[in-house]
Amino acid sequence: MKPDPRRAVRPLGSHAAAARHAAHLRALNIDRVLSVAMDRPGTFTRAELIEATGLSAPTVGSLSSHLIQTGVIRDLGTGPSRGGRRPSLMEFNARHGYVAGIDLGPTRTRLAVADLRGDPIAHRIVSTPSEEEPAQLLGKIAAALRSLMDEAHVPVEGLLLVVAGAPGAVDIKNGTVAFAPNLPRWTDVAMRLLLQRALGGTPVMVENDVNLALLGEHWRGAARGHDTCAFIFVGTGIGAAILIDRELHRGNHFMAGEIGMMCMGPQYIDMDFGTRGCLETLAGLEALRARWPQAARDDPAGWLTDLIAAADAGDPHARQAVGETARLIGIATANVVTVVDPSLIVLGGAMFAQAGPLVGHVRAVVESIARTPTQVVVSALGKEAPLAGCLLVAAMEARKHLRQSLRSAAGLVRMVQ
Amino acid sequence: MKPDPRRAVRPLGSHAAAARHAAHLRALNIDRVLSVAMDRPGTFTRAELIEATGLSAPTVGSLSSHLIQTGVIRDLGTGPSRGGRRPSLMEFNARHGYVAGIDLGPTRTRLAVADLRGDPIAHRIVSTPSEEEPAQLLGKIAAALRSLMDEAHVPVEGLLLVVAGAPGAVDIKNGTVAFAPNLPRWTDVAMRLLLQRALGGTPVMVENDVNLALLGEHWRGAARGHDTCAFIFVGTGIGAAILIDRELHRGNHFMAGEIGMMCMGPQYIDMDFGTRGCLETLAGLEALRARWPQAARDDPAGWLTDLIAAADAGDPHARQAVGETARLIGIATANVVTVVDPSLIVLGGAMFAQAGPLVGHVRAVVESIARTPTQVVVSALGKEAPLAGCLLVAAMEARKHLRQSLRSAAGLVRMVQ
DNA sequence: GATAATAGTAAACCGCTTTAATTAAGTCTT
DNA sequence: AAGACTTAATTAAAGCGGTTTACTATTATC
Repeated sequence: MKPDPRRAVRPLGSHAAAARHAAHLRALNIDRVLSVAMDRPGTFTRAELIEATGLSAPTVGSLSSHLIQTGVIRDLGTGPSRGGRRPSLMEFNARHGYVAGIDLGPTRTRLAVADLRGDPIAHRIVSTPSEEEPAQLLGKIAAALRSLMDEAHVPVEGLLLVVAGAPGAVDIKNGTVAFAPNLPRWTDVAMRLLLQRALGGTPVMVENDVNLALLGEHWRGAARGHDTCAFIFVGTGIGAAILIDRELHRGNHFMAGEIGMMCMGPQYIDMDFGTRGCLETLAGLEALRARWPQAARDDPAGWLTDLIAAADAGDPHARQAVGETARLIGIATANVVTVVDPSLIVLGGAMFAQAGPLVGHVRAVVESIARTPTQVVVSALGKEAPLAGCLLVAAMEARKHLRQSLRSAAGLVRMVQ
Repeated sequence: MKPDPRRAVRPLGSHAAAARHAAHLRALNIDRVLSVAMDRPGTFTRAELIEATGLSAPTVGSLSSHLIQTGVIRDLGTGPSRGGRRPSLMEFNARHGYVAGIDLGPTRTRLAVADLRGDPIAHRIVSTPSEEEPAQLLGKIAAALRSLMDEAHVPVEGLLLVVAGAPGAVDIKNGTVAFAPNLPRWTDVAMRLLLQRALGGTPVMVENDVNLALLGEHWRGAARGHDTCAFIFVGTGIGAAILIDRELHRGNHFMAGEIGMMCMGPQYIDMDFGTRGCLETLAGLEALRARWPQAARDDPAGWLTDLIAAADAGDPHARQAVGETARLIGIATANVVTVVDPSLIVLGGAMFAQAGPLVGHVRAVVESIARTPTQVVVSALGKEAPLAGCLLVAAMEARKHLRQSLRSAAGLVRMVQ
């Protein structure tokens, strides 16, 4: 382990094994500059970097030229003067790499390619019938993503990361889908492995789709500025996602927020719980449909709209069906509010997509129970929320990785020369 | 804002405004060494610091002498040889400062003084009848703390921080007790301000006592190693504390975990909720007592023991009272498990202090509902848990503050000389 | 057009850490 | 018991990187 004192003299300016901790300082500063640069929506100057980072002008100058050389930052020439020498404008090169998002759904899957800001470049919807084998579906999705990138002239080798969302219990550590209630074939599927293989080795991350929807809403939707909030998804299944201090809370077994299994009262506990007594079976879409006898006569897609219309018109049966459902969802929501105390609850999923009045019911129930002034709003991004979350996570992770690789490659690139 | 170039020549070796960012590097390393030193339970050598911090020998040497000079680290002379020159032993000086903890209770208040490891030096219990004015009580507590320190020969000026726990809603930002269900006089009490004044200016932090109990259990009790877990407190009131990744989760209005207000089913929602329909009124100590007609005849302290004994003996009334209570607590616990997905639940409070069998009931209910294998155990520290949490928080915060002050005072202290 | 303000670069300096060499004080082997 | 080897800690020299200071370039303002 001892270094051989007789080893070859280190060449002047050699990068390897340079003073480790002075280099660490430089790495920190590269990170600082890059963070500022990436978060700026538009162009910026060296002077602005000095202001924002607190570093001195020569340091910022040196780091800027280094980062321009690597291509992460682009030089845009001189800008308008503000009463003196004209500044040279720079911009974070959001196309220094690309990311993709995949929102796997029970019948349709949404794809998108985006730049490093997360801004979508192209998107597409492919049909993914749940009868097909997961491996086949993932192959189909990968092929669609490739053709999408081709059409958008995004180079394959530029794809840095793909984030995929799946409904159900996702083990983000192993990248597997443990089980998905509405996708019976998706049990213990190594989604990350299969996708990564089908994509020729591109890194893949897998996450629960409700979690991604919440991140999407927090980024560009109804939850902007709410750093501790929750998303309550009600469709055929019921689930919640929880954001705490801007971080997803997933729980010890990746089961945090799986409120479909919540017990709604002592009277339900002796039933065969899980098939009859839990929230999902009492207040999911199927349960609501069962409360509305006319549903069977209508088409499978439009019954909810009809039910809501009937309730609005004053039909007592419809009103009761909606009221009972909203009451249960409201209690569950209030329980989340009581335990987590978020500043906002976002309601989403098919139950709320067309059913505006339901939101009001739920809000009223929450307000009558909870002791905190928690806002209850409906999703702003709707079906696009999980995909937006995919792109956000992908862009953020890719940027983090980029910063790390630039830090460790902190060369000596002396100014000019 | 521009520095005057003609300003007086800076004296050689002046600390102020030295090269800012090289000094920052030193500050980081001081922090690193101190963190290692503080976390070592016993003595350590320079060689061990080199190993643990990854820094070079000269750096560790320089930092060690500096820290010994300041007194945070003590030199213990040479230790036993391990086949070469004998190392010089050092030790974190846990008495470089002191902290105190105060666990305010409805009838009794626990006090303790501890060193910077959080190890108690002396403790005491003072009676604090809830009829008295908060300001008076706090004065009494402060006086008791002073006399306790006096007896233990702890210098007053060495007291760095006091952490106090209170039952009820505590605003840790402002250091106020918004309200405490069992302490009617404690509404909007500026506890931090009053205590700090009564103690002559010593910094004070205030925190909810259930939160502190959870931290105590995580530190030295039943929750050791469980970085995401919860404490469910059941006494006259009911409340929960939530730990997520070793950090307390307090919520947006400091109301996270206030499950006393949890709604236990749709049938309760139309009652005047809060006084009849919520968990606390259905399953708190008072509710259990009401379910047991014989309670009135017994003494106010021992009825719970008698009730449990009767239930154990097979008394059907007693069994039903216990069963109904445990079922409700179990559902609430399961709701917490569902939402948070912790690895462990700790049950504490008067309800479980003498009532071992109740824990089994609750565990069974949780297991029948929750879909995750979450352990349910009883508190290991009992009534001492909040005080332990006080001392932990106080010691940790004091150490953090100490590290910061030593970092910013990173002098030039050249070795020897 | 002189002046002041803004933007950026070059050179000197300085603190901190590292590597390398040295001192110190033992244990182990033959 | 003498020499060889280990382990611990200090001293010396060298280099890296950031800041300060000084200087150049460019342009709006008076």
